[in-house]
Amino acid sequence: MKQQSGYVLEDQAGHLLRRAHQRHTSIFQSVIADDQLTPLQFAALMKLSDVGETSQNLLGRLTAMDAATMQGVIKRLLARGLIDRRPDPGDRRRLLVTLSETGQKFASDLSVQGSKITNLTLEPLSLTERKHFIKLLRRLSD
Amino acid sequence: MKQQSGYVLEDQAGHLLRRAHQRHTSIFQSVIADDQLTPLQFAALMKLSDVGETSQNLLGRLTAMDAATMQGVIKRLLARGLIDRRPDPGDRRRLLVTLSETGQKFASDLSVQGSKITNLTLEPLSLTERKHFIKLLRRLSD
DNA sequence: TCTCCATTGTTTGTGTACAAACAATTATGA
DNA sequence: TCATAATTGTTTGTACACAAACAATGGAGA
Repeated sequence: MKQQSGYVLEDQAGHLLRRAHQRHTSIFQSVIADDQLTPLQFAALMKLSDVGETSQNLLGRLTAMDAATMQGVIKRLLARGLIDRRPDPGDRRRLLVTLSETGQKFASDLSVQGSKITNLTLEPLSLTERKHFIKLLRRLSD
Repeated sequence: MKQQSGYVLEDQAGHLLRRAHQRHTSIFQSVIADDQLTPLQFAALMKLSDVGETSQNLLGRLTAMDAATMQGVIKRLLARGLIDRRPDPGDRRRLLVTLSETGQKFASDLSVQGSKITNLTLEPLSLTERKHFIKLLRRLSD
């Protein structure tokens, strides 16, 4: 017998956020030519290009990744030669990361595609709706 | 030297969706007493309570999980005795899953907490904003 | 019927996500 | 100064997320 729970999965914020994020991820990988590069690696590169040399932990805070996740992302970017890493001479706990030369070229090419991805993600909405949506979404992200 | 990329991570839909989803997940586990139960397991239970016995694959479509992910979720719910599984007599490819008796009690207790989670997730918004946000979000989820 | 194609479920491999525990180092306050 | 706390990065373990390959089964049309 079917239950009358009143709880409709399709109306729940969490479920919709998850599905919208899934859709975005799928758009991401259809736009990004490099099928090795993931959204988090992309975010780390863009942020590094923005702030220059930083510690892993700080980069993690700037991109909303915890230390364990950051460590994995850094490891893969290092393996591809897109970033460099060195110990912080002033604080021996820290490891400083920067874009490598390859990584810099890579990142500047990528920023164009990044905007395209955002546009495609928001495509179902009108321009006014997009602005409104982003504004509301930001308040649900803090 | 700092780059002038014009690409601001904090303004991108994908990054905001990811962060909003992170925040929701954290709310989820603070509300749900059972710290074994995950959002996907919860969704599967709620959906099963809604539609009754279904195949794994169909349940996956109804909850937006692919077959591989569904398989893992099913395995863990089976291990906890929250669902039952049997072969479909009419189609030997299929496995049919249902809520067990324990799972039914569990699910009806949980639906109350589900609504609380949605409310907390949307708490930063006014009631009008919530409705608007959900409407826009749904259009970005299809 | 018989071949071809689609569907169902599993497995493997890679990459998030995060809690928890840990070692090394730095900061703080009595 | 010295004990204590906080920070940084790594490792381990569990759980999504999904692509790709696979075996078993079912369906559809020539």
